[in-house]
Amino acid sequence: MRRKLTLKQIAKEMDVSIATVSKALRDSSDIGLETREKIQAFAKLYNYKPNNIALSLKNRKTKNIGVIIPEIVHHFFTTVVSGVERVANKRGYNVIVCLSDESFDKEVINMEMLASGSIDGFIMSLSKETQAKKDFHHLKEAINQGMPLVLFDRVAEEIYCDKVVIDDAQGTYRAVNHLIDTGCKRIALITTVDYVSVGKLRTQGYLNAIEDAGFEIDENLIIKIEDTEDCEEPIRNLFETQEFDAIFGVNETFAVSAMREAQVRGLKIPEDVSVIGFTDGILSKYSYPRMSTINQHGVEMGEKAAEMLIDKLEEVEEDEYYRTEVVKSSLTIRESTKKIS
Amino acid sequence: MRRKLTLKQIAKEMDVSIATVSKALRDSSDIGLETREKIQAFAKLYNYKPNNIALSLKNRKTKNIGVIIPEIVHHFFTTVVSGVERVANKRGYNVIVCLSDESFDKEVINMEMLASGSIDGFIMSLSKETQAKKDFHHLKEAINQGMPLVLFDRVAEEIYCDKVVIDDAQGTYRAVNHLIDTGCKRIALITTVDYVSVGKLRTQGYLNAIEDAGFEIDENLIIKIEDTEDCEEPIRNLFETQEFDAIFGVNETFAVSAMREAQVRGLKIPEDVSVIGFTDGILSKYSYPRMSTINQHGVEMGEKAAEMLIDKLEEVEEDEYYRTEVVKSSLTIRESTKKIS
DNA sequence: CTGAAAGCGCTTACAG
DNA sequence: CTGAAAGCGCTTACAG
Repeated sequence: MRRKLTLKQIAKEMDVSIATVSKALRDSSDIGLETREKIQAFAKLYNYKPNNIALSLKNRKTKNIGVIIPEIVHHFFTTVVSGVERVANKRGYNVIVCLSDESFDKEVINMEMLASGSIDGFIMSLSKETQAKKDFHHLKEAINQGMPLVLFDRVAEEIYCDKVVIDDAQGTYRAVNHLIDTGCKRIALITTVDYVSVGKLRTQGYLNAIEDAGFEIDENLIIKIEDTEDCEEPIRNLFETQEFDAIFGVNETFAVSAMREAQVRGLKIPEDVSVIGFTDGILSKYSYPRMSTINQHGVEMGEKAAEMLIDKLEEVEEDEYYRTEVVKSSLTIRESTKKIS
Repeated sequence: MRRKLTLKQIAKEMDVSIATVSKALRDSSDIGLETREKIQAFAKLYNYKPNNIALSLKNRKTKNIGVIIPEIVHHFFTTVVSGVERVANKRGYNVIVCLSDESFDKEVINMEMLASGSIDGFIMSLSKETQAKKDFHHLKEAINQGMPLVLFDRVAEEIYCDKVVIDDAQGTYRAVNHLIDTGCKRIALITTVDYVSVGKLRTQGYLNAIEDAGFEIDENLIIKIEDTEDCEEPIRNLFETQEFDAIFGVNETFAVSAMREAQVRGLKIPEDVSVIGFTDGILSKYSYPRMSTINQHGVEMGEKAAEMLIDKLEEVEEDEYYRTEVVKSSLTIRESTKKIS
């Protein structure tokens, strides 16, 4: 087992000083051409790679960016991560992904861990628990320490930082309108509890669309689900007790579970019930029939978040100006909704 | 913007030496109790956190483990990552996730980047391109430098290191047997090209099961797909040209695409065709009907890989002994296969 | 043209 | 009981 090569060893080997080696490798004109070339050849031969840790300590920057997401086993978040990766790698940054597991405590711990030297800035989406508690001291702390932060999707107004969100309310509004345009009259909504920021906004979009169409809002057609894992029961109950001809799900799981329940009951999609979901996921693409969706553009959100963060990291003069970028959702009409007649 | 607090600042503030502060904070009995308490109180008050980078440089270990996976937008890999996270966090390690995007070059670059100081060891699954090329110099290089490596799922015999795999051949064997037990006679196989290690093994399991049952192997029932994204066409072709009563898919996409094609053709699942897939994914759980699968236990694989890696990192004397852990797959019978009569 | 020195933030063996 | 010194691997302003 050969230890990693260091400048010191090269210096000794070639009988020059460490400083000379360092400069030669950065091709500084300080050093005589001959020496430079000799040293570079040697380094190449033995495959010298500078130690990142030492560089980080010296430069006070790590070229790492930290991403904290609530769950990795969740298609939307992974698309965002892959967007972040793409631009980060292009711009010379590494990505460190940590999971909060929807837990406030894990979110705090991970942030502290990363903040103490491992990264130059954060990209994150709040855990459910954090949104419920509305305790953001850890975020403010990071910002105070001069650690740039970009929040995406599940954001909080109380935090002053760059943000990337999608047009949750508008996107939903358009989707519900599409249902109405295809002749649906009674549209059920399966949504989350209100403290989840995106759930609340999507609910709002639904309400606006229904009202603007001149329909009445029927509270019985709206169900709010606490735990995504336990959505089957309330959905079954909705089918049992209510009459409707369309369903809007604020996320993929809700929408696809609704499709299944309809099929179990022998209902035809979209003839008997139309279904549309807010998602960018894989379930909708592979479902049968293929589900119409409002596309969340996770990759694009990730790319945008990474651009914003790296811009901030690299800008010369800090401005205290924060932007909120709104990514526009788009309707993907597949087979679970009717054609416009 | 307050910069992060350092030992130096505390030392100055309290008019003692840096060494004293350092020891006091580690609660060394070297330092007088009174001084110790005063310093600790001060540090706590100003929320001092040691700089990880400096610690890493000093200790020559980072307490980070690097995970390189081919794709993050792939449910199996994310379950593995979440297993790794779980035990890593428990044992005081951070996880850095990088993506190879199924590309050899990106795999090499990411490894080099991580290997130069950012992490103490690797957990990875090979990219398709790497498996096709059979070029493993980057892995050997890492091992040579004394960087422990655990390979999972897509492994290579040529590399001497710890490995975590699933019983691909056996699991498939059992699944195919299950199909046979439920009365299926002509079982089609949708698999990958042979250089993907797991695809090859699963194909082998299929062949063994068919032969052991005394059936004849019909090459026309076996299709090998190069690119997962483009599986629809060959699958359609299979349905058009061949007769069969069951399908085995070596991954979720293949299996679920087969289910869809069957449904489009008005075939009943499982009455007309049974379908089973090798996967641990989310598509099968939410498909309609729910798909029977061979469970890959990704979380468990991740946990095991992390345990092996951290054990190796923390063992006092290095032994040059490598283990291969085989995680046992399990059949999850849902609705896409018939009952045993 | 080359190298000694200081420093990034920390720890620890050693001297006093 | 406290602190100066050396060192982890690197860079850079400065002296020669």
